[in-house]
Amino acid sequence: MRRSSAAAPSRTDRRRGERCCDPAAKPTVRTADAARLTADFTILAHPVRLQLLDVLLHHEGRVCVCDLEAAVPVKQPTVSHHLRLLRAAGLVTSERVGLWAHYRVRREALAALRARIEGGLRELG
Amino acid sequence: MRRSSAAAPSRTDRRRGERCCDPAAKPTVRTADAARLTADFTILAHPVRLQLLDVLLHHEGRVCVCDLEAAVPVKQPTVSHHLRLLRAAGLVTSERVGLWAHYRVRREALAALRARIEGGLRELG
DNA sequence: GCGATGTATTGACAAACATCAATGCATTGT
DNA sequence: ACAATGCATTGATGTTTGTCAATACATCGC
Repeated sequence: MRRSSAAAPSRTDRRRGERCCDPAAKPTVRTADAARLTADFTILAHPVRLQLLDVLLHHEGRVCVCDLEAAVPVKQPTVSHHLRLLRAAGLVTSERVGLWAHYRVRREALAALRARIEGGLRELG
Repeated sequence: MRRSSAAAPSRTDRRRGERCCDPAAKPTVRTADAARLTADFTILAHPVRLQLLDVLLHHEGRVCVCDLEAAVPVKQPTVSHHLRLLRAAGLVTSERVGLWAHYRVRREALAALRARIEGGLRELG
């Protein structure tokens, strides 16, 4: 199915070996921001972590690990593992009370995370 | 440091072996939603994918792979790999034009993704 | 046909991640 | 002191993910 010829230079609108499109190689200011945004998305990209945050948020106060464990489908060491990640991300804090560790959400940090993500989504939308 | 005794049952506000806190074991309606949200966060949780989407968005029309490759710090097979993931997620489409593959963003899909994420963040915030 | 070009796929590898049993560490009640 | 309890950490294991060289595929110009 080839046209015998015409004004059109070829079936494509570009010559070979030539930069196609325009120099889209946008240095993308976002090269640095992308890293932070990626980290923000990553910490939320796990169902157990989402559920842990959810339980903590719906419980205003402190929640001990044994209760968190009851709320997610993984064993205690894994709960501690994810709590450690959330703590490293600054999203939760823990406080020991006797035998128990009471976790609580850092709402300010979560709000900041949310703001960064919504900002990023705005550029992507 | 022990109080000789008093109304306070112990240094903690709970007895051992007993369910601590209240039955926080919230079945969390979100067990199913968490999976979808997790997938949404995951597809965005990579700097290369974010940059690819960014370039595609700032170029309204179609962008060929060679230009996308110039915009990110990975080689062509890796670009194709991430484009495949984005296509599987429904976020981009591709169309062959001669030798080139023109990618374009599916703004509706991206808007839906954004809506789901913002909905999820609202519950988390 | 041929050689060149743009893209997709394959296969191999490494690094990151998720999970849990076992163990260690504090703390508490006896 | 001791035994029991709640949580953190370690270590091992399997899975997933990211990356690229090599290759295959398709299309173009000749």
